[in-house]
Amino acid sequence: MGTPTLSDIAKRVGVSAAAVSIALNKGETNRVSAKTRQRILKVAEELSYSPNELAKALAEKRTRLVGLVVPMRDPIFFNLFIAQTLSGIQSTLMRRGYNLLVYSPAGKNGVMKRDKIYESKYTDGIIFVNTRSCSAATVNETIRDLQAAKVKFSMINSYYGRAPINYVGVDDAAIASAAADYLVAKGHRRIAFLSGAHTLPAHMQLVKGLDRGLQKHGLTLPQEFIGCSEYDRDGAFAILDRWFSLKSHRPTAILAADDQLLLHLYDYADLRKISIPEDVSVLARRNIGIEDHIRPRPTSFVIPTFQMGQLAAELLIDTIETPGCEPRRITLPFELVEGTTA
Amino acid sequence: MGTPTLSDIAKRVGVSAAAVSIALNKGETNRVSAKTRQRILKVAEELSYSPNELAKALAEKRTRLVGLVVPMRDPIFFNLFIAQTLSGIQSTLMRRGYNLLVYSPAGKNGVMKRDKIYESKYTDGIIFVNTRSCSAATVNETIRDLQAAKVKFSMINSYYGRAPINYVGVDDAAIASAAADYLVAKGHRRIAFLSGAHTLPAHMQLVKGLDRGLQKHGLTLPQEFIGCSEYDRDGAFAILDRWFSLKSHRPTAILAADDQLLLHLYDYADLRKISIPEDVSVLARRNIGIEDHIRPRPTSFVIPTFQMGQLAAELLIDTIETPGCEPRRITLPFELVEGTTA
DNA sequence: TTGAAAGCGCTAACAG
DNA sequence: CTGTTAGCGCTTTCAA
Repeated sequence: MGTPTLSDIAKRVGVSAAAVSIALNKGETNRVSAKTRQRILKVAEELSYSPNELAKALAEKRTRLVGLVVPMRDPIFFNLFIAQTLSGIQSTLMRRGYNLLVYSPAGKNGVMKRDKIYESKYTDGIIFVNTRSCSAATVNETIRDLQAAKVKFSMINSYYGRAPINYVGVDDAAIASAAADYLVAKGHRRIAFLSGAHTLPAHMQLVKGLDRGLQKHGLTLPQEFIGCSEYDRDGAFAILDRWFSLKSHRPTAILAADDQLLLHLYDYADLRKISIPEDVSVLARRNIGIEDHIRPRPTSFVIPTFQMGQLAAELLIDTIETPGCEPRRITLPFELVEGTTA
Repeated sequence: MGTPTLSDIAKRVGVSAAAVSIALNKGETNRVSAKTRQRILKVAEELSYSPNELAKALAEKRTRLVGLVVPMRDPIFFNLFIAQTLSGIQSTLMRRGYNLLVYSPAGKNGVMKRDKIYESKYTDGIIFVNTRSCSAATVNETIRDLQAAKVKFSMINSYYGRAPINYVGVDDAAIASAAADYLVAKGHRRIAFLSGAHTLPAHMQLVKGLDRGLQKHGLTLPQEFIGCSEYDRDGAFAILDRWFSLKSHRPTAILAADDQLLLHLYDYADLRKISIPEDVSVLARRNIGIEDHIRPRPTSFVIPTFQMGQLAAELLIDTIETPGCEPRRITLPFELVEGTTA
């Protein structure tokens, strides 16, 4: 015989499985006579019974599992941004008694067949983390799919649409605008933007915000000062070479769209013997790195990724547990962390 | 009505649910007449049916889920070592069609009630990652619990016992011994060991290996040259202060037991204006950091954490899928990566 | 060959 | 108040 079940206990005691279930789960409620209860508990102990959570979940229609979908080609845990978000999610799940089911992107060519994921009923809901492989179009598609599948979900990052969904993000336009204010106040007039890919919602917001911020001060963001590296190191170097070849017309300050771009920029400066901030000022939009051992310490607008994960999980679980709960949208504030680069 | 089920389709078509199940899952086998099959497929499509994985798992007694247990107080994803291990696990799971269930440590005071986890039948097996909160005693206890609960599992790190289990790790004694060889060859005679906690299996192996390695060259590892910081920055600084106060008797080389200790050592050197390797040589046992932007580049024995995760998952899935599969133990080789610190 | 009945282990809704 | 019957949605057996 395999692991003991409720009815194994029931037989031994001479009652029905249901009675055992009640005695074991419903605590001290007087649903089962005290003596029956005692005998059940005793036998359960003897057999070292432990419930089959799967059967439980099927009967209760509730798994206490939250699914995680992160569209990425590479293993997701390498990415510090995601790691921090996951930590936040995890901390909330822990507190509220849920576990995390990390869906592996299935299918060939790195693109996953997400429909199955949404619809497979292992989880009570899904947290969807948009990454740099998500364009505005795919984000909308994702939302449509999730809603069509009637899956409860909350989304992190990169959604600037108007659909009423659970969402946690930052206002990238505001970040870039603040960056413009900051740099202009420091006397910069030629400011460039080193970014990843022009299809990214974050990129578009940042450009918008930076442009508006500069205009406020009577400046402009010329097209040639927007550089998209496609997250390729050589791509970033090519852009920087172009900018620095402008001699006296080169940018005096660069805004880096994220951590990776910042590192590429540092590498470039290292290679070309460019000093920061003597030769060029650098301002970064980045997330909190626990082990911030990069030098020079970057002046940055920091995105609270840990908190984003926490809140996304809270929103989702509220939706799961509270019947008529309305979806909520949270825009988190960013923080200026002064370093030595601007 | 909620999401469509097998019997919804069955009713519409006028057959039994079982027939639908067969038609949908068993492909072209001639279990269902071709025309019935066509009608079933058509209706399933219309209702945009998708199977309830939970019910499926209950019936099949198999979830294609692998559980992950990492005993840690802090959120696990912050830790680069764990992140890399997870990435490795994830890559194997992806390839073999499994998903990852990350168990949140439950219970108060950070210590979790693991029995429930092992026995809850959500997963087909468990990967247990030992961390620096695991002593030799708790590791043994873990193994005992897992075996008692008849849970299939594989373990990563820190097990130096003899029980036949799925295990992936490195030979820490060999690493320390190689470190001794390396440093002695460079002319060092006073070598100190900066470690975390003396209860850790890894610590004990490293001390053993270092000691033997030094003895081979007619040297010794004096007790006062073994420093345990308890992973506390101040603790590490105190140890280093003590060593450096020895003046001409101070160590000329330090072996750091892991990444964090290395960083504390770097911070200390920074603070006290000590140059590496001019004033003291440094050798580290560490894992592959994807973003290795720390300077100076450390001379290190590198542990292949990604691969450890991959292999642990392979072992587990083999055990799950192959009935009489014997447990296997894998000791991975480490690699010397030359930096500028020794 | 094709279909329906009998569970997987549990809990929510019932009847005594 | 106490304890049982009737499913949750699926698959594997077994009878036709």
